[in-house]
Amino acid sequence: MSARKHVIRPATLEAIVEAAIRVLNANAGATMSEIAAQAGVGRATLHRHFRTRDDLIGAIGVRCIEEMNAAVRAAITQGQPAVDRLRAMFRAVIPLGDRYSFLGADYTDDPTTRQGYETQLHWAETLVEDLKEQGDVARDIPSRWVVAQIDQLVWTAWNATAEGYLTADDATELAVRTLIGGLRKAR
Amino acid sequence: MSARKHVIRPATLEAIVEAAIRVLNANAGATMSEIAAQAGVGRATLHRHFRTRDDLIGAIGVRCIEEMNAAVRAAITQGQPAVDRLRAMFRAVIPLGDRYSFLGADYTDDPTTRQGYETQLHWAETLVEDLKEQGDVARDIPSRWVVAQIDQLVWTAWNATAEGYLTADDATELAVRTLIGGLRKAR
DNA sequence: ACCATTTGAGACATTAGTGTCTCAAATTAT
DNA sequence: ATAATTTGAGACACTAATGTCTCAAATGGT
Repeated sequence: MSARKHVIRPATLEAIVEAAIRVLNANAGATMSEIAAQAGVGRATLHRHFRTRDDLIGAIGVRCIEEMNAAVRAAITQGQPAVDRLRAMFRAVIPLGDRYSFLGADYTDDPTTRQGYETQLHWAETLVEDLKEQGDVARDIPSRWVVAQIDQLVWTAWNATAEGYLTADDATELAVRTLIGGLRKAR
Repeated sequence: MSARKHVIRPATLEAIVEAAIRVLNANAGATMSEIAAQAGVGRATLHRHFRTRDDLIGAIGVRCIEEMNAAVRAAITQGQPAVDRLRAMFRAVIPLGDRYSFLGADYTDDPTTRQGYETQLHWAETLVEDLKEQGDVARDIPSRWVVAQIDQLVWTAWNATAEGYLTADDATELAVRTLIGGLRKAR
């Protein structure tokens, strides 16, 4: 359709996207200039490949969601007990926290992002259903609550590692424990 | 010092602050015009009493923190078991969620707000210490993790009530249960 | 070494929001 | 009723960011 004149150079694209992720994580309201500067790229180049700011954020949203789904898919194996899948998910996702954290704030209306998010949500709901099946989660607790709790735990775990008072591994273990068993002293 | 010409009318102040809380909660980046419109007040009047946008947000931050601390103080009684204090805190704070939720995003650098926040944090740390003392929380779990968990639970509880799948009372109960005992099926 | 194409730098127009000001109208106190 | 004062509406200047454009320089493929 459109005879677009400029083909983006892989290195340029990589630099832009990585810089944008980095900068937007630090400050969700970051400016196009800041992103261009951090990418070591002219502002015009930025606009050449991502016409608008929304285009850029949309593209990053897609990339992050895909990255996240891929990490989870790679980490779990079919037929595993639900708790192990939960743990594997945490282990895969927590180290990626510093790339995604801005997605919550900068809510994307991009349909592809939204769809990727729906996929995650659906996956989580299935997991919760299995957890209930195996008695790891009580039946009388709304699944939405459980899913929300899992989301929040990822976020808290990321903060904990970012602030340095927990390693990613410890955070993973603590997340699983907190969700299933709570913080009560082992009896 | 400053012979300020205009004295704010109580009704005007109330309208502005309430509208600002409402609007900023819906959209943290809301414009001064939107706030003025929602308050049924001229944009100039807004600027007359809150010179800059930051002044307004700062004032609201102070107000919200104070409101929150007051609610908690009113809800707990000295000498109560720690778990009951935890429950009382949730019960007091969860219904107020819709007023505070924007404070997280719109990070305030205002010193008064920051101080109020420190107070909350300190209170929470004491509570966690007591919870550990009574065996409700295991000693080997970092207190910061517990405090973060409590924060997150307030947020999740607010969402749950906002989305309508839990009443404030049910959310309170579930928050306490989730924190202490986890989601596991009662044995 | 050459050619095609991308890139960087900067100029530019446009937009949106902020904060100031003025004056007529509304409100409040007396 | 009257005087004092706050308010609303709109005009205004200012700023910061977005998005477009052009052209010389750098880059990469052959």
